Amino acid sequence: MNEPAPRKPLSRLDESLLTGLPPFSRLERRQIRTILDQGTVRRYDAGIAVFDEGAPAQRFFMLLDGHIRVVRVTPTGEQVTALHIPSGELFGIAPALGRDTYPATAITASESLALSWPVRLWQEFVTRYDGFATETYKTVGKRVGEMNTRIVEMATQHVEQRIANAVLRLANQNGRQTDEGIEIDFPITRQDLSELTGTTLHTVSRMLSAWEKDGIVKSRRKRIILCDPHRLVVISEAHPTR
Amino acid sequence: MNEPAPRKPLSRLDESLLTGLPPFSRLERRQIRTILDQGTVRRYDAGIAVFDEGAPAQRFFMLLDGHIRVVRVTPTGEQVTALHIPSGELFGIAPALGRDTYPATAITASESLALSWPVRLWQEFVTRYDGFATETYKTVGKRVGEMNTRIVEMATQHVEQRIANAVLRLANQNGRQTDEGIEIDFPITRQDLSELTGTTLHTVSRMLSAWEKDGIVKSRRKRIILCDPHRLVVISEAHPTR
DNA sequence: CGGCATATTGAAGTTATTCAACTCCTGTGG
DNA sequence: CCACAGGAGTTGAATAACTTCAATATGCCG
Repeated sequence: MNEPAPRKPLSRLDESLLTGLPPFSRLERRQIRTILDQGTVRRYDAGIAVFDEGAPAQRFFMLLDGHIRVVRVTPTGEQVTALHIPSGELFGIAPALGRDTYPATAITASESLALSWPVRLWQEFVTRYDGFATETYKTVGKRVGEMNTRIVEMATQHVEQRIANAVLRLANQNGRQTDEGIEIDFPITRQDLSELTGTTLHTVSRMLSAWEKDGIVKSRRKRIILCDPHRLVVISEAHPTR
Repeated sequence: MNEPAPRKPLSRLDESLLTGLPPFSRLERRQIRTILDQGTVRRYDAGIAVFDEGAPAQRFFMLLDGHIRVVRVTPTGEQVTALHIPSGELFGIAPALGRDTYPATAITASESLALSWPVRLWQEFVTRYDGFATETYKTVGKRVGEMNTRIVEMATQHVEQRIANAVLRLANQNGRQTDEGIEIDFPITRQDLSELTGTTLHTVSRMLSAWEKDGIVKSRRKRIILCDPHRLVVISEAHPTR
């Protein structure tokens, strides 16, 4: 290594970027170097579509920093959020699902940084790099599990419980401890939460107001702080009728 | 071939059983023979759990005949159907998702016949048999798509539309043309439909009654016949508020 | 400081659930 | 072959959970 920097326009990425991440954790420094050199890094503003549902899957991605919402849009234009992706995970991995188009739209929830490779390298990564296939299928499995959970929630729980669950999950995945409580560390609107729980922004707003009155959360515009997670858990489990 | 039948207690399976099925379609007769000989066939009565959520994934399955409901049970005991699996597909493929327990329970919706193999053969199948990996990941991809669709439906559509969609999907996957219309060719109760759509058997019953009054469907106990699929499609698309 | 996205909240309206009572099949065993 | 038990389905009435409508308030960024 240490060739006098080639065509790459961006400053060369450090190998440590990928070293700790599951799909690459079993690889040697030299292999990671190769992988990095084959990919492209790009920064995205908040609220930008990284790729669109139905578009030909030309690249697959690793989210280095930021947050992604995986969204589907209905024929009538409403959005439904299927998943949230935290940094350090692969996304847009259509090839792992035997697809040649993206099954959903990926939108940045905050300013983000992602590394991507052309799909033709997928097969190579899978065969050449030990653990890559295993780990990516674990990711797929985890997401299938999450989707399953959401289906069950939507089918059996009341709106209040679904919102509680969504908030708890976001805080778990992306929480940051502050002196007031655990803050969800990316901007999230009432609208976003409603798209995540299959309800309206009005209902979400009412819930958050009620919770705030009870001292369970605090919320400013686009920010939610969890003061009393335990009581939220209680709410999320409470009396699931049916 | 034509060896004088070995240890197998069951009559030997014919290679043609698997020949046409995607995960095995690119294989030679001899390879299919080997695969068959490594597996076990079993018949299941209707309403039997083939495996349970959370149990160690010891085997993976190919459904040769019948129908499977993939179900999750909530802490309070309600069931939610996540997927329906028609014959000719793999199921219980936890290893493909990097899991060592089953993520959901598989229940036979009708009398069924399934072939199964111990999970330790999974890796072997993937590496040794051309197209097996590709095709199974396509299956996974298809199921992820279905789950996605269900999430969107549950989040945005009214109960009537969800039931209409569920009925249409079942009829498409498992319909049989009769002189009265398309019949869903396995027994399905109001309860089943409610678990599939996240509603109550009461509401489903009312819907089917109303539709029957309008000549859209006919239904006997555990049987549904679609007389006018087109009008059901119209219902399923109608005015999705929100 | 203006303008726009975000958020709040009451009141009215709907949809679907819950409760409850009852009917209709279908298979089983006397 | 008939009775009957239990699963499956139906349907009205009351109620609850959310949504919709509408009006107003509150940051926030340029």
